[in-house]
Amino acid sequence: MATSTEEDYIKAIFKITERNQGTASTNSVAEHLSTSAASVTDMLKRLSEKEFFHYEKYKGVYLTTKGRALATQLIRKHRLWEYFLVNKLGFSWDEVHDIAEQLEHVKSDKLIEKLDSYLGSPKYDPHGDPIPNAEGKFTIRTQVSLFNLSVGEEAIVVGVKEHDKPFLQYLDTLKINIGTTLKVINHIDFDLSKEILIDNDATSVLSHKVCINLYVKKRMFK
Amino acid sequence: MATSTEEDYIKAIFKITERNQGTASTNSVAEHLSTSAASVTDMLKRLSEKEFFHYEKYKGVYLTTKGRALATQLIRKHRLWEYFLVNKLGFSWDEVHDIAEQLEHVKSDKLIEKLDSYLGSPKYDPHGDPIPNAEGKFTIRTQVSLFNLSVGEEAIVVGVKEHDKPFLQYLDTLKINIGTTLKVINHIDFDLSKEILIDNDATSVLSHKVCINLYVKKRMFK
DNA sequence: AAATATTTTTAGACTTGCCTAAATTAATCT
DNA sequence: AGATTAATTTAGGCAAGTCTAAAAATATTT
Repeated sequence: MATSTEEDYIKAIFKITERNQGTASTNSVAEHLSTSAASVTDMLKRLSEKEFFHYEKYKGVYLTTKGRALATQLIRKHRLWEYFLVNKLGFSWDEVHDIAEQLEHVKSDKLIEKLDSYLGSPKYDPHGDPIPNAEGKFTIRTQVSLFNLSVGEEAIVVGVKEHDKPFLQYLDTLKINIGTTLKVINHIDFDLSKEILIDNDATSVLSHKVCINLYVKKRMFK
Repeated sequence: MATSTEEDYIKAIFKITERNQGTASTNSVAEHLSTSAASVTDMLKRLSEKEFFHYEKYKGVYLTTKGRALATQLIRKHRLWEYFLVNKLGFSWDEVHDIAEQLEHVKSDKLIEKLDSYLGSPKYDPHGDPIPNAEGKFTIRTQVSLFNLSVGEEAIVVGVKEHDKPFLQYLDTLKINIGTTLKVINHIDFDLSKEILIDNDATSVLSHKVCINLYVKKRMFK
């Protein structure tokens, strides 16, 4: 059975290799876990014996099938707890990460399966990220960044790229959440910002940075 | 902020001193936590600096106000999670202890207050034990052991003394749970067992040991 | 290809929690 | 009160997980 620390390492390696398509470097793991490179080397040496990942000196690290299974299970737990916190307990989407980070380490397979069915086996968490099923399969969704939409196009928010607290709180003030309808009214070439109609109500100018951090699904017209 | 281990020590000291009205001995703490007396001495010496309890060599240990507040908060968290697991997720009362033992260490005041109101601020957990409120106050209840009832008396189950898994599972097979109505049909002097009518349906003979482990509230007759 | 910069590893040390064995103190018995 | 027993503490050690500083390996630059 893996300790919480081991689980954190495995999740970090998973996330890094998902992005980089390959191996995770000592430094990248250290940065991800806010720890020193020396600690990471130390840990990787000891933990690679438990067969969660392959480690070769100076060559970085990548997960085994066993490690990948654990990582997706952890992501499943994290996202189900986030869903619970928001949809049952009434937390807002910027408050749940740290709590879910703790809850995901609670050990009980039965707990997570009962939680899943209690929640109605949701496919996406409060940030629009897919929740893997018990077998570790993610439900993939077609999505584009809001920045890719042209003037006149309408779309529904399905996710956010950054999970940064201030960003999420800013979206709250704009009344933008998962499911919100956005329509591009205008595109300002000077700074790449866009004027957006939010839920057919108010319009706001969203910066380039905000636009590329909002994932949407284009609305199909009849 | 206290570590999980510290929290376990504080909870243990609280439970021991509640029973014994006074101080907890090194050995009693060691036994409660399934660890060695040497480890406990070690720990008490180091942790007493954090002001959760007073420790004097060879004299045992007792909680400070700060320590007592933490202990009741932990019991509150444990019992609220047990309530959640049974009443929302559908666990049975003999399965929840170990999971709640993990969940009680999750750090977030907001979480526990939101959980409490989501559950409707329950006063008792699935074993009938009182859940302290946010200020640490327990709701005391008048209760007697089933053994104290005389033939002909009727009562409602309000709690169990032992939380032993096999005991709880045995009660399940007898269809006895919190809220079940019991009526004493007969008392067998030879082995101190009692013949009990359960929810006005079946009758079973309950041993002396079972009777003293069942807390009931006498039914008042009109 | 050599020099420099970056990344990674090693070495040595610290804290938390735990252990066993031995020594000490307190409690109980005769 | 002295002897025995039980409880507690000390001493020394171990594993997990962390750190800083220094050494070694790899990458990059010129």
